Amino acid sequence: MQTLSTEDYLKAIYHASQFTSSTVATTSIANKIGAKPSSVTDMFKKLSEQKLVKYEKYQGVSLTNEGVKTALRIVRKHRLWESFLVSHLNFNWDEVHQVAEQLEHIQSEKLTNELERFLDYPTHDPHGDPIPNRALFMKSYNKILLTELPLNKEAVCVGVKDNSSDFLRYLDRRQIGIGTPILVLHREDFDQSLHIQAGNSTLMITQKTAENIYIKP
Amino acid sequence: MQTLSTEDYLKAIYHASQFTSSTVATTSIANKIGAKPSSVTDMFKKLSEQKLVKYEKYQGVSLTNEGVKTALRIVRKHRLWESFLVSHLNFNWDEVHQVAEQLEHIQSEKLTNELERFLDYPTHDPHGDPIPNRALFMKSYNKILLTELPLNKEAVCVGVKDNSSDFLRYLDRRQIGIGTPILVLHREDFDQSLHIQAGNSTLMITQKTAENIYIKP
DNA sequence: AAATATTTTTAGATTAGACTAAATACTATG
DNA sequence: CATAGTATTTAGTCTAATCTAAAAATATTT
Ligand SMILES: [Mn+2]
Ligand SMILES: [Mn+2]
Ligand SMILES: [Mn+2]
Ligand SMILES: [Mn+2]
Repeated sequence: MQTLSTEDYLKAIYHASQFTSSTVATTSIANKIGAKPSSVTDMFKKLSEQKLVKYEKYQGVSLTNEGVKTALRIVRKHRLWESFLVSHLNFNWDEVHQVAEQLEHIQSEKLTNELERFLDYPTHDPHGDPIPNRALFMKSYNKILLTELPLNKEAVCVGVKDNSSDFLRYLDRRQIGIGTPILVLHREDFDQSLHIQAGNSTLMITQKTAENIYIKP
Repeated sequence: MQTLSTEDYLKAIYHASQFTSSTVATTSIANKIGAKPSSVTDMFKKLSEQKLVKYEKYQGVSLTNEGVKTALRIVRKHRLWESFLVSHLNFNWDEVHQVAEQLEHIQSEKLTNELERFLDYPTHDPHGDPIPNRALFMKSYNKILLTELPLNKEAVCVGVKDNSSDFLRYLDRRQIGIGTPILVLHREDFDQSLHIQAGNSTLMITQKTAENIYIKP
């Protein structure tokens, strides 16, 4: 049985390792968790004793199979709760993260599985991220960043890379959300900004915005 | 902002003070919480510093107004979650307590209030206990114990005093639940056992059972 | 009211999780 | 490849929440 804190570390390591093929560095976790590197080192040792990570001094960590499973169980709960908050409790997609951060630690298999059933086995959360099923398996779309979409090729927004409230509310104002059809009309060579058609409206977005939107062609 | 542990103490003090007019004793909380009396003394001091309880050495504690409010906010969440688990997630009334014990600590006013709306403003939890509304006000039935019901007077089960899984499942087997109509047919003077009509069936229950069932005449 | 029993508090220790400051190991640059 | 710079670890401290053992206060019984 894990504590709330070890669970957050495992999840952070899991997410960090999605973006690197090698091991996860101490400072990268320190930044994610909001703790000092020395605290992270301590935790790496604890997790290593529990065989949830492989840790060698100065070499960072990687999750063991058991560590991945534990992390996925948290991710599963996190995304199911986010889905619930949006679909039944009138939360907007930019408000759910902080609450799901707490709810993900509730220990009850029955609760998790019944919640999943109640939501009718959702496959993706409100941000387009895949939800691990009971067997911890998840199928992610073959998504690419909007920056990589060729001109005049039809695509649909299926997710966001930046989950910050600021970015999500910005997208709300631009009327871009999961499922919005997107077409790139023009790419400005000078600064890589894009003229796009999103739904019914035409608008301009910066490169920074484009590289935080996932689409499926 | 309270910690999980201080919240559990406040709730325990709140519940204990429902059964006594004087202050709440150290050992009674120690038993409820499952901690040693020395730990409880420590906590009493902490809560006293935060002005959530009035504490005098060797004299037990009583909640301040602020302490009562904090306790009621936890009770509100606990009972709303219990209701949700039973009404939407297929939990039986004997399974909800342990999970609600965790869920009651989730910090989000919006979550609590939206959950309440989603459940359509329930006034009582699955055990018949009243749910404080947003203003922390609750109206409890004018209930009495089944031991006090006169012979042949119509009544309805509205709650239970013992919330243990054992007792609740025992009632399930006897087909007694919240809302079940009850009539006392005969009271055995020898051991105070009762012959009752519960719903359609006639059955015998012990005094101990009867003094854990609340009814409204 | 004294003696005894029970309850409560104090003193001192432990553990998890965090921190700061200092030491050590890697890495990148010249 | 030496050295400066960065990342990481170690050493020592702190706080919250717990514990045990012993002391002190209160309650009960003779
Ligand atoms: Mn979390
Ligand atoms: Mn999400
Ligand atoms: Mn609790
Ligand atoms: Mn209840």
